[in-house]
Amino acid sequence: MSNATAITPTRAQDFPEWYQQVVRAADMAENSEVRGCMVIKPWGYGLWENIQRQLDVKFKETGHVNAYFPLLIPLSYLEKEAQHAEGFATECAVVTHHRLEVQKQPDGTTKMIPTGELAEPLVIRPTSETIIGAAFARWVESYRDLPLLINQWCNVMRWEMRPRLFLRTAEFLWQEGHTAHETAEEAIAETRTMHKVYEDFMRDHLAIPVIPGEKTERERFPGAVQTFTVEAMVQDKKAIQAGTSHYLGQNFAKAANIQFLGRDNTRQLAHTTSWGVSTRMIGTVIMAHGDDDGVIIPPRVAPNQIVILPVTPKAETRQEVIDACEALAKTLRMQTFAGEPLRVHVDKRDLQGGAKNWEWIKKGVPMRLEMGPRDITSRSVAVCRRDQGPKAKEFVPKEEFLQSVTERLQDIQDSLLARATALRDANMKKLETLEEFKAFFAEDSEGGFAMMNWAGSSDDEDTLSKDLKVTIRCIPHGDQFAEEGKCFLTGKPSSRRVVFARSY
RNA sequence: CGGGCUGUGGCUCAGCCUGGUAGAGCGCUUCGUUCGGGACGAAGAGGUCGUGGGUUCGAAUCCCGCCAGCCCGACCA
Repeated sequence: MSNATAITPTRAQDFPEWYQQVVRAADMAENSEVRGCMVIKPWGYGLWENIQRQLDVKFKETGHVNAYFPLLIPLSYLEKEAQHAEGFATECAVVTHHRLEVQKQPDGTTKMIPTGELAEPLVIRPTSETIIGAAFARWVESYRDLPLLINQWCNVMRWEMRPRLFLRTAEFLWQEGHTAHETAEEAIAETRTMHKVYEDFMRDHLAIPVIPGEKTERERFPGAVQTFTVEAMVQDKKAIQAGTSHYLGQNFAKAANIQFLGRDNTRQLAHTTSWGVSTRMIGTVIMAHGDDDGVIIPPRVAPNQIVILPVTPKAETRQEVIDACEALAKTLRMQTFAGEPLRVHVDKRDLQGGAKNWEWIKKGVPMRLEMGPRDITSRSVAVCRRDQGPKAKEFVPKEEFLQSVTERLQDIQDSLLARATALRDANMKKLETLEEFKAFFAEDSEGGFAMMNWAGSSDDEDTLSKDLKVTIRCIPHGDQFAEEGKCFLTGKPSSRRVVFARSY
């Protein structure tokens, strides 16, 4: 084929269109007939399953247990916390009826008419603070019942105006942790612990460096006292919020009446937290690592880390080659990578070799192995890495490969992180003046993360957001951001830089 | 919810202005030749042209209503 790249357009030509084409080419998800709701296909769901399993281990390690709460929330629950209610009002799907009446039409078709109107409408959960809060209120009586450390894996629904596969869908999968504590200090510590879990997971599992920090009041979760975020940069230099952890103070405890009898025999309100990451992380992985040939999935979370492609030039040696591939796969599966058995697939489909090869390139499988009659004779395998060019191929003696396979996978994992880190660092700039700032985010400029001394108000943020489509992604933690200076907008003294960027 | 655009086989689209009853490329199936490789040839499957109504001898094509989707705003994990 004459195509230089598997994906058209390239990232440089049209990034949003590239993203859509990549998702399709990788066969990860598709739009469904229900607007805004996606069908997650096996390759995309396999990635989610790995993310889910690995994160779940970290949640358990930090003392949490899983539970499940209802999909439907009484409307009145949402009304209990004013800011929360306001924040989610415009994106709630509402269930108003509980049965259908079947009507036969004269033309022979059937119509289903909603009847049985509910006395109180039910909202499909956009998030579960309120209904979990109601449960917590029943469960907590004494300080001895605290802390309560619960997580749930589920779907939620937010009626988004403009859906995009994985990045913003009306229904999405996520986990939401909800905890209740005796003191503010404990709750804040929990919030920070989970914030750190997300940061580590993004870096070590998804090979994406993030900037951890706190959200400004304007960007805060509705009803939260503090919101912590991990912000990633993807290849069009925009920011994407990859996970959030909220300290909710006593706001939701008050709304749901989560009270306990304290050590001093007085009734007190609990301090609660919530934290979540969603299938949006899949979109983040695609945009952070993908290239003009498709997705590149970090080995730790890849549904298959290795795909073996049997090279079968002659019918008479086909079975022998396939047997050899199966044997190799079996040997590989006995090894572990990052604590999990190697995920190896032998692609035995009777298709043209080139077509098969490109399919796995587009899907982003980290490592492809080719094995044919010549390799059997020479006791070697041909190794192709997805972080290298599509034609790059190394012939390695089989024994040597078996010895080094996990190192090679780790090397791919590391190279992806290094690449993403280099991209981020090259596009993070310390600027001083409004002019520089405007130039940085001008239509024809590259953009990126602007680190600015800031002392403005929420209204000032609003103005910048409207004029330049730029928001404060976070007030970062970390010493490198502590710096005395003057706010670039107001000129007031400022002791810390914040991160501005365009965002998803 | 405002402004613009579009709905034709699985996908991308042509045809519509100047009505006459459906096309291309890719994909798919079969056969053959190739093949350490996203190859080539031949044959073939697949469409109530978003939907309802109107004009007409005749509508993918003209007119009206409705529905859906896309893009640009407001909102967002």
